[in-house]
Amino acid sequence: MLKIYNTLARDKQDFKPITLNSVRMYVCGMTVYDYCHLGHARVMVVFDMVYRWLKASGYDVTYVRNITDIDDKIIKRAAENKESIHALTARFIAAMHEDADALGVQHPDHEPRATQYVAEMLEMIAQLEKNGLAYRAADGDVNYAVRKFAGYGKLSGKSLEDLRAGERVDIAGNKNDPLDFVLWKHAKEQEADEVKWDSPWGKGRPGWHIECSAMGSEILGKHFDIHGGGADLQFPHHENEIAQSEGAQLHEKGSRGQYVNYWMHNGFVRVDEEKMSKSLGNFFTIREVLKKYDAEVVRFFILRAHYRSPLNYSDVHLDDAKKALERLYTALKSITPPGLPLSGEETGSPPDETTSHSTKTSKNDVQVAGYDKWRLGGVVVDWNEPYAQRFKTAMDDDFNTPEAVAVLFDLANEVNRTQSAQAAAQLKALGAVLGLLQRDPQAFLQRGAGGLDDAAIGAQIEARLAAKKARNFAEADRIRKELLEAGIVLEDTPQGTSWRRA
RNA sequence: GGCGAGAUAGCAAAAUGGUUAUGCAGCGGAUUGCAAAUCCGCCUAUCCCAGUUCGAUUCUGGGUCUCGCCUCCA
Repeated sequence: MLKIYNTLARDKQDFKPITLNSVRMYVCGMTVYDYCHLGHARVMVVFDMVYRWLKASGYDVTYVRNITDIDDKIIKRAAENKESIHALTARFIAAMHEDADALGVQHPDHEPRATQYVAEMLEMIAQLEKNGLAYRAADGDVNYAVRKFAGYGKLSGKSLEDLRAGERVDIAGNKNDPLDFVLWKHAKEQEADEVKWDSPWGKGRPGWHIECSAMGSEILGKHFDIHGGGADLQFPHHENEIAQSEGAQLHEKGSRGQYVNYWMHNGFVRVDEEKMSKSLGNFFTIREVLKKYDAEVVRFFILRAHYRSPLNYSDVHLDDAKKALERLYTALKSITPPGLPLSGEETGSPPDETTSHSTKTSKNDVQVAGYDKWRLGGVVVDWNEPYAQRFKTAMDDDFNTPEAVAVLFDLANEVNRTQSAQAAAQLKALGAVLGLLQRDPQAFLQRGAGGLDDAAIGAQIEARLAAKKARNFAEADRIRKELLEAGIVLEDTPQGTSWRRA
């Protein structure tokens, strides 16, 4: 049985879906005013892994990952760039999809954008006002009255008293309580029409937290199974989401319904033991890193750590991950798995083939073609086999991917030792569950474009072969050394000489 | 200041009240014309101090240090 660490309970709990055999999951996505960095990569990859494991476990999963496309930082950036909000967000949504695509992240079933759910947000704000939880402040903002919501702080483990005592809580003049947060921001004159919506409280735009409450309940219902996001969203964002979503339900049968059953939070990516973040300026964008490292190496790097642990980024660690992944591909290289449908559409289609994604369209979702190229159909895993059982046990224990990856290495050893095609098939199939190991091993090991092209390498190999035949080993070794200096490693096998990039 | 998470070998990272994690690096052997890859073997560990226990890295208490949230953040 799957156990999930639930932030709400501060403990691992048995996972029991609300509806038999189906899971509804919402993950807080990105605010699109800049390129995604490695921290965003971690959220996308981690919850992609969760999504895949739930599906592999037989659940019918509905996965929602939102896009925040209206917000202070977006408005500011658009003004700086002298471009429209729409142009800015469209650009960075496309960039985000490219990054996600490269990392083998499957397309969520729904990818709602805040600007397209303003009506639902207004509805919810109205309901909150009706329930006595929202009020209009002197400056025209509509705020949430935190102290009126019993249980505020239950997710983050904070009490209103503790928070008030905190030195970092500003006293905002327009709020009844410094901890109250904005539901609806009144329009400022200098702002573009683009960021002004009509509302019963005058022109304005939504606060940040309300979008997730509105989109979550609109698409997944008022009560769903899993809500995820980065650990920094636990407070205040997710705390406020609970206050909004559960607060809005107060009128129903007089009792407050539960919003989400399991809250999941992934750990941070760090640089030199410090959180990677925009404000610290110590971030690496995904595309920056992908110039240097293969995307699957980055994905492997993320998944070999547990999702709740901190993950330190450095070249040394990426180099390490690269070599480790090469070991797995090397094991697959010489073995042809039996004709099982392991990837693509059962036809052994190459991994770079773009398959059309099958997004279930909810009313206003973004769709981007070619997003989903690593989506795999028909993965065949023999779950009764001992390695697969270990893998499953690990994954069922709060998605213990480090342990699951360790099983992959044990399986690789088995493959190398026994040359078993079955074991190789199992390795590839289990890899697919994590979104790994689906490329042609040869292509993976020869990837990159360092200096020599294939033809030049081939010619050198031929020349060396001739030298070897003439028993001119000095010449043969000279050629090999020359190739090595160009980053090409030769491997003589009974089947002939093959090469890979170091 | 309040709240929370964590300290495992050279590096990374799991697990466990007693029995090989795993990967990278290193050492020895097999294999190879020499290599590479692979296989076999080896090395290096559980922050400190108490307590519980036959036995603690694992449980309890204290300490030290690190990190995070309390402001936008994945």
